[in-house]
Amino acid sequence: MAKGGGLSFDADPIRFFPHKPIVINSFPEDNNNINSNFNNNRPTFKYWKHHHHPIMEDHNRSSPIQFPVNLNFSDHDQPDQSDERRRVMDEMDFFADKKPESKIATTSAAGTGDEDKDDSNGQHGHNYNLNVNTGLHLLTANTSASDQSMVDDGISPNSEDKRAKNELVVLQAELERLNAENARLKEMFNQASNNYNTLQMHLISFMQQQNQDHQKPKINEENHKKHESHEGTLVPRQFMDLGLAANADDHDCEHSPTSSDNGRSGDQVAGTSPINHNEVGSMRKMIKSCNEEMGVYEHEHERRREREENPEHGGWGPNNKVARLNNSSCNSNPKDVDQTAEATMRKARVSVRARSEAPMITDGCQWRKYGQKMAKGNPCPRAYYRCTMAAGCPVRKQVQRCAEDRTILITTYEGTHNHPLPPTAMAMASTTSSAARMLLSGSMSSADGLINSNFLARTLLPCSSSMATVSASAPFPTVTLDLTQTPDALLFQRPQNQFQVLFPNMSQNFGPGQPPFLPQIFGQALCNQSKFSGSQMSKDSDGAQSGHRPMHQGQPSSLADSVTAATAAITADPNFTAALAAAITSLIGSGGGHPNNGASNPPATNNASNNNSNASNNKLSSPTFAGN
DNA sequence: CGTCTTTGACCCGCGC
DNA sequence: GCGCGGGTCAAAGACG
Repeated sequence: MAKGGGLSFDADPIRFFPHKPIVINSFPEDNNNINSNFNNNRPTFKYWKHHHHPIMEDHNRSSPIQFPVNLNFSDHDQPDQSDERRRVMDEMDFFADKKPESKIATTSAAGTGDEDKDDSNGQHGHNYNLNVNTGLHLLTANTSASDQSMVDDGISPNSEDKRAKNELVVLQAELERLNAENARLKEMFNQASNNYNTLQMHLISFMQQQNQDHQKPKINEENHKKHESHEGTLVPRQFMDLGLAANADDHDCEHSPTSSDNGRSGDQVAGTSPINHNEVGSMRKMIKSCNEEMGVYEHEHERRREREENPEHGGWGPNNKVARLNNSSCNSNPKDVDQTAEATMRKARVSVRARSEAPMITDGCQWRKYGQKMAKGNPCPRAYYRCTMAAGCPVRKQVQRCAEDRTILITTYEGTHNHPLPPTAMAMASTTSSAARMLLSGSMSSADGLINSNFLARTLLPCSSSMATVSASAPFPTVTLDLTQTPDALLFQRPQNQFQVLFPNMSQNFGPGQPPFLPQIFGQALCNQSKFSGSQMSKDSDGAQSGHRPMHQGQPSSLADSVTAATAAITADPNFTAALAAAITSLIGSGGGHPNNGASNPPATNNASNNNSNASNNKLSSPTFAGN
């Protein structure tokens, strides 16, 4: 990816600091006086060494003054000896070249009022026969460029001195530049630190909130009931579809080919993640009761019975024909209710934008392309994929390149898997599901359908570089996870009526040090940002192929665990971006409680196995886009 | 030969 | 009612 986000300036600071402690450590020097910085200047040192007197080697910084200064003044207490004077003269000439050291010299050396006068007048030793004095005064004056220029004008016929002073000027300019840069870096570091601290606080608060939420599921259930009854029929159905349709499958589709797996999955979920279990249970009740309240459930049940009698009438999506696939796996369960209801409902979607030259983001699922169309306003065709990991899986996705920037691949997910997922697909699935649920729950509390608050925002707002954009505008409410741009760019591009959640900019360098539960959704997107991924994909293929069983081993057993792990990852992983990604996905997965994914958290054993499962699906990895 | 992709045709919803 | 666009189907072809 020529335009990989890693090259952006925004991304660098975040990763920059952890990797460059030396830079950070250098900041204190910024607080020192100019001389200290000056001394750190390598060119300066060269110069110094070049002219350095042996004696000065020992005293150049701490006490350059000690010896020569007072000896220069014949009219003062110290005895003048010709040898010493000559020596001092040499020293003083040398001093003149090394203005940075002169401050100290000035304070200790200037003993008499006459000298002070001279200094103030800037005469620089014209009143003395000895060059020594000149040097002394230069030392006292050397902190300003103007004084230097005076020196140049007045007394340095010596070309070498001139050259040296020119260098000084240059070095001072360089010094100023470095100081400015140091200040900037310091500011950036502070900002990064603040962001880190804020993230930690959000993680903690999120944990606490989650604990509270799960301590009173019934209250929430009732609240949701009330709320949704006021909001109308839209929300519950969407909610059900995106968040719990699969769960409904688990629960009700006992006769489907995948029912056994699903049931096992559900059990394991319950065993490993009580939080998710509670969530799912309460939400299931909530939805059911909502439907009953609205009289939808029975109505849909009748329609479902009709569909059972006549399989030609479908359930998934507006197009009834589509439903034939779904009916094959699960004809007689409330999911059909939801699915049929969707015919008149808007359907939430989750869109992932990532820079990739690959034709499709590898998300761990197996997809079959079933169509391709030219969409209006975009020269690139839109490809339609259906999940083929289980018969009748309602999940579809659309893949299309961005018209404005064809390096950006837009993948839009719709629906919820009705089957267990391999670990490589779990993060994406749970993320999309959670994001959709987040969107819908947000729409419940906002009249205009925009998200006013959600845990992503609360948790991740301060750390950014990529974003999630929530738009409830027609035709479908959509959550867009944008992994391609800096926040600034998005802020300018996005309509203001969209809620934005900041995400860490994705790094392409998910190294071995990354947390084991590092999110596939981001990792994959990033892996695809790189020009290629074939080797990685093949590497992971084993894990993918083994993948149809529920993956719960090694997962954090609770939300708290995952959050803690995420926090630990942030603190431990030098790659701050990767750590953030881990935290985010961990949160998303935990918060989402994706019913079919088993535990929401990606398993701890799931590192480096993002791009996988499609080894057996290579063809899908290279759909032909006429527009590409 | 089975699987997958391609692609024209069809269906549906929506706006005018 | 009509046209447009999105979404899907399914026959045909490609591929291994």
